[in-house]
Amino acid sequence: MTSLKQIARDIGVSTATVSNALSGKGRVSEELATRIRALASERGYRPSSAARALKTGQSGILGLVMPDLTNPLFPRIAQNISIAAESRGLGILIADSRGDAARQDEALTQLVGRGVDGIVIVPQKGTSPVPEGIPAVVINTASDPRTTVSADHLGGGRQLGTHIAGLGHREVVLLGGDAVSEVQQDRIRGMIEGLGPDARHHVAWGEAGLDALPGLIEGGATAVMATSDLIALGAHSRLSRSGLSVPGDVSLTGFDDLPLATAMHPELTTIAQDVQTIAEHALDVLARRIAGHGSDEPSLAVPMRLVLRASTAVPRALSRRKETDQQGANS
Amino acid sequence: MTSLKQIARDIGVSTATVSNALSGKGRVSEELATRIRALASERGYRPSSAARALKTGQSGILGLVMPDLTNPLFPRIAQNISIAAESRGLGILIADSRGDAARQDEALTQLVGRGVDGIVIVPQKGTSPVPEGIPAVVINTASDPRTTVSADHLGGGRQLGTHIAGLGHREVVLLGGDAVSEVQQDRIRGMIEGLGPDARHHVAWGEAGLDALPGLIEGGATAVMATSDLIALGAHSRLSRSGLSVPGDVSLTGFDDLPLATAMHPELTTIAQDVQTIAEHALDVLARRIAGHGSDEPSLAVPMRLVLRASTAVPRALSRRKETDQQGANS
DNA sequence: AAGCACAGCTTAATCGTTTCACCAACGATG
DNA sequence: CATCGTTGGTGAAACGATTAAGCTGTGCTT
Repeated sequence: MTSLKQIARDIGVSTATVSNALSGKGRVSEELATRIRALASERGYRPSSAARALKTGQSGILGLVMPDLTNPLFPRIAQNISIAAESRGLGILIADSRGDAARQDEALTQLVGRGVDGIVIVPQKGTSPVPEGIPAVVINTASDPRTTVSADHLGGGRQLGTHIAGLGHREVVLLGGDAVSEVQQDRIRGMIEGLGPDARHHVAWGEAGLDALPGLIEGGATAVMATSDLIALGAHSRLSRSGLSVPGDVSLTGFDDLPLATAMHPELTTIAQDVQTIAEHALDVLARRIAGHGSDEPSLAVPMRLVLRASTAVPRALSRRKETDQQGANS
Repeated sequence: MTSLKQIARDIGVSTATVSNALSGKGRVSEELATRIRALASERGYRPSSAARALKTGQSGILGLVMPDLTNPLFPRIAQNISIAAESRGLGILIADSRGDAARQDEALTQLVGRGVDGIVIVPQKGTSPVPEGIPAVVINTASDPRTTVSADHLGGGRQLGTHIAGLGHREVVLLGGDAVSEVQQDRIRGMIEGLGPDARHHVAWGEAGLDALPGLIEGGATAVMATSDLIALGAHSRLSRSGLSVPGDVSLTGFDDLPLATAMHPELTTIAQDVQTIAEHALDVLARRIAGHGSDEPSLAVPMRLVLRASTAVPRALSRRKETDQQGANS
């Protein structure tokens, strides 16, 4: 490894001058500066990040704590955080807390110990960890008081609810995966708001919820709204096993717009997060906090985008009535 | 931040003694050592990783270069690498090369610049980057000469092929996503080997391949083998749109055992990678290379595991004949 | 009593950078 | 000609940990 000192010796100047020439900070004659830069790039000089970190107290590395990388949504967040960080010249040290709340704290102290400048946390379901003594931002859901930025899960649910209600559905099953997750709770609350007071709804959770599905449809429900695309896929399976078609007999919606949403048949109506905006904003705030400002930013809820595909339709009862009306009009 | 120096001053000894007491290396009386440890933990002392890295030349951080985090398989690898690293006291700095080969090299030099001790690369399709001057391991596929460890994609394909041929299928469609990917090529080659010489096969790629599917079934094919679960899901949609049922009319297999494999109906017969073993082995080799040994390890192909579910069955023609036989025997 | 081994601690150098204070030289100014 | 401002540079002290080498004092041997 080439160091500043070697370059300085070979050119015959002091290390301070070399440092100044390369960083453009002090006062160095243009001629000498170019000579130094030339030699540096010729030697393939890379400043030691350790030494720089030691001196400046900034490592240029952020920590990212993820609840579970295997959940298909989180990698998208990770990727966008990583892109946003790169464009700011920062690196990302990941720590996967693997669904375990205790390990989450451990990951946090680990990252601090490694000298990261700040931390981005996507908290474990139901937790809200407090990283002490280090700038941090939280990406969760708007109803978490500690959250810094999030998708507007509530609003997303509302959009879907309005869409379904607008099609004419009056009895709807809301299908969640995990009642502990605040995110899913928010999504469901949003759906209920969006459906409005005229529609009845049943909330069902997890595997038991899937099992209850055919019965609820039998009882008159005409739409199923899932809190994630994966759950929607599971629901689709259960429905077609019971001989029910989507969207003919039942309308179906998902959440997150995962790749599988377009691989299914029918393609799934769902809601997409603007992960990029979320990542950008998270890093903006974090950068400000590292710089010492902005500890009192308001939390931001980034709007979600309704993606209309083929899995939702007017309920059969209504569409039949419409056909009848038309026949009546035509005859 | 508490430093060694402060602890040393407060106890009234030299920094060397504190360092020795905490690391257990030099000679310190047991009584003094415990006193030092007590104060250190009381103050919440965390050694500066920057200073340590500067002095020792080791950062304790590995770089991980991923082709695309949104591909559902890679996060599983990332997670397992991260777990394996943690158990070795190492951190993981991720760099997503976002499907771009140029950015992959950039990511590599970025990581080196950040002072990582070694690098794990999952290469971009069709590339085999050579990180220079730094220990590295490659996770790709066994037929890549540079690979250090991989799932045995060939053997996995072979297992699936044998399974399908064993059920009695004699005309099979092999459905790939991307002909450039060496991994997918290996999977398909394996499938062909496993099917054996008695079965005919058609290889089809991408969206066009999906479109050709109904025609091929019409032409007599009784099974579809996809190079990934996601593609299998897409195939399932196309088939059911054409009124073909799985596994009644057509048997279907996937690859990777993603979460969606059990959310589908019927649940998908597929092949699972032993990602954990792959990650462990990759880190073992990397650790040895960092220590200066083991640059000539043989490349290891970790066996894959066949996961039998409900999407494969005896072809209709055969099962009918069997029924007829039985009827004949009974009468 | 002199010498020796060893436990227990200290001194000081070192890793590679950054940065502040200082200095020499030189042309311009009053 | 003494003074001043500017330009282009140097010296040296940090940052926090590690570690080889050295320095004491004690107890033991011969």
